[in-house]
Amino acid sequence: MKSGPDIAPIAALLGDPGRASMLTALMAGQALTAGELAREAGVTAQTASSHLARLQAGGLISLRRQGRHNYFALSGPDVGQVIEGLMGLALRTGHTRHRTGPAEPALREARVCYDHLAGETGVAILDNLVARDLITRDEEALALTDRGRAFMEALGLDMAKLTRARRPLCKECLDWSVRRSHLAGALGAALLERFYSLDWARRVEGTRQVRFTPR
Amino acid sequence: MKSGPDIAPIAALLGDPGRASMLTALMAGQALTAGELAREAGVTAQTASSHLARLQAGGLISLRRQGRHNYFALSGPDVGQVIEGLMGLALRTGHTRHRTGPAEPALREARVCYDHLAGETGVAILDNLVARDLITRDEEALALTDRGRAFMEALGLDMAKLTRARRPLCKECLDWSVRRSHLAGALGAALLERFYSLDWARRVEGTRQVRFTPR
DNA sequence: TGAATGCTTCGATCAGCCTCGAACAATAGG
DNA sequence: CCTATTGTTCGAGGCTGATCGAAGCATTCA
Repeated sequence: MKSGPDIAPIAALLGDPGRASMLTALMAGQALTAGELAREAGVTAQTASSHLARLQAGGLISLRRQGRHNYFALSGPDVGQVIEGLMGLALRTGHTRHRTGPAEPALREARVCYDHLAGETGVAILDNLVARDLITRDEEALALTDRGRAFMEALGLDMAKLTRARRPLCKECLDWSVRRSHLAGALGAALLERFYSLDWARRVEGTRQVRFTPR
Repeated sequence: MKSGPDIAPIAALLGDPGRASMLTALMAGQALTAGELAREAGVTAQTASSHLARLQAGGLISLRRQGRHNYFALSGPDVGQVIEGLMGLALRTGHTRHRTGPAEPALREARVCYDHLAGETGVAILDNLVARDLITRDEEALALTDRGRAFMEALGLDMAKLTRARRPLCKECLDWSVRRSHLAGALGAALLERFYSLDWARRVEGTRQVRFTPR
C-alpha cells in the first residue's frame, strides 16, 4: 500500500540520546574516533561501538580506518541539514537539554554548522554581504552578484572550481539560535575554510566554537 | 555539560512507523481526524490515540476539536520541512518502504508538499518560471523579478499581501523524488491555492496526489 | 616478542514502549 | 431519552533495543 521513502528507521536512529549526542558532535564537520564519540555521548566504548555500527548501517555516517583508530564523520551535508532542522524544531517546542550550559553564549556567537559558519557572526556576515550588494537576498532567496563573485576571487577563492561542483553555491541555512538565515552551501564552506587559512578565525579544540581574531 | 536544543525526543517521535505514517499523511496539509489517521497508520484507534497524544505533547501536531471529531494537523511548516528532509535522506540511504506501490508514479508526477506543489510538475513549473525570466535562479537561490511580480498579479495573486507576510516569499524545497528544487514559500503556497480556485488542478481525495486539468 | 591501546563481538539483563482488549466518556441524531 | 459513532483511558502482554561485563582482534610501540 504505502510507497516512497520510509523515514521511521532513520528518525529512530536519531531518536536515541546517545546517538543524537554523537551526531551533534559530528556536526562540527571533522571526523572523530569511536572513543571520542563514546566520551561525548557519556557511554562505554562497547555501547558506542554498537551505536556507531547501527548509524553506519543506516547510512548516516561514514567510517575511515586509520591505524588502530576508526574515524567517523557524517555521510553528507544533508545529514547536517536535517539535524539543524530538528534543532530548530526542538527549540520551538521547548525541548532544550537541561539548563543552558556555560558554553552556550560562545556557541550562540559563532559556531560551525557542519562545514560553514553559523551563529550571530554567521548571520552578521551574510547581512553584511547583502548590504554591500555582493549577494542579493530577495525574500530570503540568495544569489551571488557579479561584484560578489569578483570580491570572493579577490579574497582568494577559486570560484570556477566552486561553480563546477554539483553542490549549490549559495544556500540559506536557518540558524536555530538567532532564528535568521546564514550563508551555507559551497560558498559558505569555502569562506570558512578561507578564514582558517588566513588565520582570521580558529576552531576552539573539541567544540563547535569558533573564535575570531581581530578582523 | 551539554546545552542547546535536544533533538533526541523529537526524533524518537518520528521514529515509530505508526507515527511516521500519520505525520506523512498530514504532510498533505489538511487536518485529519483521529480515525482517519489510525486507518492511515494501520493500527487500532486506541494505539493511534496514544500516538497522537504523544505527538501533541511533543509539539509536532495541533489539535482542534470539532463536535465529536478531533482534527489533527502539523503544528507548522517547519515540521513539514524536517519530514521532507528525512525523506530525502531515506531515499539516499535506500530506506524505501517495501516495493514501489501502485500510487507512486502518480505521486512522483505531482503531489502536495505540506502546502505547495511538488513532484515533476512542481519542478517543471519552477523551471518554466525561470526560463521565462519571471524568477531568477542564481546557483539554486531564488528571487522574483519585477516581470514575475506582474505575472503573478495578472494571475490573480495578491502580491502585496504575500509580501507583507513574515513568511519567505520564494523558497526552494528539494524534491525527494526528482532530486531537484521546486518552488516553496508563501508564493508556492499561494500559487497552488490559485490553481485550485481556477480549477486547473484538483486534489485526489485522501491522498497527496494532485491531478491537473488540461492547461 | 610482549605489552599497551583502541575497538568490536558476545552474552545477559533490564527498561521502555508498542500493541490491543475492554471499559469509559462525549457527541450527534432521531 | 436512547442509540450509534467517535475517541480516550486503563491494564496486561510481548518484544525490541539500550546497556555493560568479559573476552577477542587488530595495531602500535618498546
